[in-house]
Amino acid sequence: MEDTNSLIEQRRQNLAGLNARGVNPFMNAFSPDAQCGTVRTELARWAEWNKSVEPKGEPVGLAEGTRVRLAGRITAHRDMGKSQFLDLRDVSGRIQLWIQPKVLGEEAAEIFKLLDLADFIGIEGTLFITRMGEPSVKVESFTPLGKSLRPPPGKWHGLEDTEIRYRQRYLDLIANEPVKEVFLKRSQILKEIRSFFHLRGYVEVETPMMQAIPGGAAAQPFKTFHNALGCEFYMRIALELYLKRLLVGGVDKVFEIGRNFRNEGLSRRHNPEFTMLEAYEAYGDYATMMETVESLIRHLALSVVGTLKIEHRNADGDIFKTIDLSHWRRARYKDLVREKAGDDWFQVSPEERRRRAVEDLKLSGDIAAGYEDFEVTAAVFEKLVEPTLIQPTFVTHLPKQLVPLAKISAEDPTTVEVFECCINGQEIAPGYTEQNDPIAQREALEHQAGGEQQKLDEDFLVALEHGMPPAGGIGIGIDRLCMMLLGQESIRDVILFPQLKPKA
RNA sequence: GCCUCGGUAGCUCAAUGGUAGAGCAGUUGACUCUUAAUCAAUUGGUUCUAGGUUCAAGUCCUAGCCGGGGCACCA
Repeated sequence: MEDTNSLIEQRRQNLAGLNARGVNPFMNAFSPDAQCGTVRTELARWAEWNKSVEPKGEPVGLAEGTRVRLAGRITAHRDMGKSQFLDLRDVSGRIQLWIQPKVLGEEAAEIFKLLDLADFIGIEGTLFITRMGEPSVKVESFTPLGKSLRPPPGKWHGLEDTEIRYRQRYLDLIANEPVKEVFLKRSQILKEIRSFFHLRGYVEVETPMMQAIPGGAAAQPFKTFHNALGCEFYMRIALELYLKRLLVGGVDKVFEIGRNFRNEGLSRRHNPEFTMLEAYEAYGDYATMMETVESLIRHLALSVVGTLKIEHRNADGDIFKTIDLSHWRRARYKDLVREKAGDDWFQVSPEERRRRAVEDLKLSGDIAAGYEDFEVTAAVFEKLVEPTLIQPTFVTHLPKQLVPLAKISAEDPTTVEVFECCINGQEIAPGYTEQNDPIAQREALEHQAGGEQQKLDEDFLVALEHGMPPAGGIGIGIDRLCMMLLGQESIRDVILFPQLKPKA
């Protein structure tokens, strides 16, 4: 970027002015002893205590007169001439600074004039409450810490240009407080997921992202090349096959949180790289994992969002959707399809089903000529059922053709022991009773590979032949989970740096 | 890949085909408690790019670039 304008030029001149006075505006370090937002809250608590009627009891918070050292970015400047007010902001929030250039001395006053909005400074001073009741710091000294050479986005309207928000997320984080909240909460979600599984005795592992054969899902992979080994690798599309090797190896409860890469279209719900959680529990089955998913998501909602009723708001701030995580429905695939497609859906002929799907249900664009009967029903489920599953629903008893790698249900051999946990109209988490029969697994993988032998992960099949315990497994798309929990409608709003086309 | 909407000052937005403008920010000045500070003055533009139509294009046409939404792809 070589764009220059007068705003940048002015800042460069202020930088030159600081240098000319022997001031280094890019310090190596500074040691604050408190955080802006925390100090503001604690001082306000003390003020509340101080004005309460007798008996007051023990003082709380931070008292007026307390000395603090703070560091942050200048986000507002209110110039009263002999009295100046700044807002200083760090990750915890903001606090007002009161600066009297005259009190600082002539030299410091000159340096103060060379500060710009968005500069980082460190200050030392004492706490006090203004006449207007604003918790503030009376600044005794300040140090420039990091100069900003470009103007920040507007403080009032924030930053709304989606392209800049995504390409220069740091500006989005500076200008839009709610955006920062979302990403701080995403961090908490990840932390709580880890502690949830650790408490249940799971082991967290990291498995290869570069794989010779990308297995565990059916998606287009990215390809790369390793120079020293002289061979191609694929970026992983799923975590599954390595985690199952670890079940073979005796790690009975194992999970991984990591990035998957899929070379497919982008949308509000798809980013080429996305974060997946997979967890496997030996001697468990899909029912075990349903309990795990429900407990995990309840825990995340309560610990991070503070409620089981998740509100999604539109641009005007009105609630347009509330997801109630206190009730989890369990429903059979066929029953859900019947609700939308008619009670006799599975009694009529395949030809009649196809006719109804195309003509009555208006799915002509979603049903290709070569679709088999189960795919026609699958289209009904995908287009008409799944988007309506806003409230948490475990869909069970899926037809076996739909999920070829899962274990057949003992109670109904036309179905498999699989669930799809749908919330917010999306599949959030599939769960399986995992296949541990190496012969059945080989047949299924060979069928899936469609005769292309090089797509068969022989190493994985050998691992299964050494014996894998029965196990339940789940995968949870973390980005979509965050969308649901944090009330975001686009995956780009829960991924810090979503994939965009490079600017030419 | 297809359909559709959009791109104007640092930010948020205006501008019947007829001199590109406002608010905020910035700059200068005033003010010893302001907080979207206030008041006065003021700077700032390759209207995404390249062509075209026209006496005249931010505006109309063509192509392209980037972004949003939708579709397709996607266990």
